[in-house]
Amino acid sequence: MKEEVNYNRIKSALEFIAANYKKQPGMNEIAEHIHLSEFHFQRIFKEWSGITPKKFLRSITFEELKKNIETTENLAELSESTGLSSPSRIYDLFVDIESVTPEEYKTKGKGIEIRYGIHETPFGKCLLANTKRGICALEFADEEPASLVQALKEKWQNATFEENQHETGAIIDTIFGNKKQPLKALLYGTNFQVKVWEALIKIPYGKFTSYSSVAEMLGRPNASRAVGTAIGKNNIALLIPCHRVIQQIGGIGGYKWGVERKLAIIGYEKSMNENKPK
DNA sequence: AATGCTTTATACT
DNA sequence: AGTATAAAGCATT
Repeated sequence: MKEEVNYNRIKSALEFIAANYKKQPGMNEIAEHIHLSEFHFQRIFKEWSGITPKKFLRSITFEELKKNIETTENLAELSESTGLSSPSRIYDLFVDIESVTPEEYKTKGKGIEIRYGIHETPFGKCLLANTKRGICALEFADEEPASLVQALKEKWQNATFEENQHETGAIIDTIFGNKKQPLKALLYGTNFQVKVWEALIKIPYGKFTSYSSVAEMLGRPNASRAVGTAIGKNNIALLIPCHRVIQQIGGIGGYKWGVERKLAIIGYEKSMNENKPK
């Protein structure tokens, strides 16, 4: 995986796209913005995402996003046909979720052993933390991942920690490589938050939903804003597909790890769809 | 009491 | 018709 090398440049391109995607900037504008020739830009972009910048851009436009928004009814139908406890699919692999017991939540992770490591991904550096019962954190860092480790320890104050690049590295390979192997995730949050996250895994790969649809699924049609904050509290990127929730009108909405990263992931998923359809 | 990965209603170009 | 503001709504700190 050498995509990582270029993520920083891709990232600045995406920043530009994020700021201007509504008006469909030309390739030359984007290339200019990251100080690369149009040609070279296309090349590294293709290398990173597997599709041309133009296609990528189109896939994240207003109309395109809107077209793939699943309404509450559709999602309900989907989860019914696949069974309520159906695992989430991500990059061709399945994720099973479980949440921390109320006791563990109250005691801030007492008795839980966490192994963590820092790794390179197509979306920049990330911190991955694992437990016996599943992955409990997958967070992206723009600069020093050390602060993420600190935040992790603060959150799970009474858990034990051990750095184990080897173990977490294998998981990274599973997620980004081609080893098909089911994954587990361990959720840690308030009742409401867990419900929201559970709802998210029902969004199929390559599809989107809106904050208000999620709110409806929970039976609180007007809680869209609360849903937004709950989603923002999620700390298991990708596995809990919070990047598949966008604004109802097709806007991109916010993202905990940067809007440009959200676009990157969305586009990346789309390109995976195109590259190996079915 | 204030805040946020929203949404809608209203008021203006 | 598009775009800027205001206000409504709700879990969390």
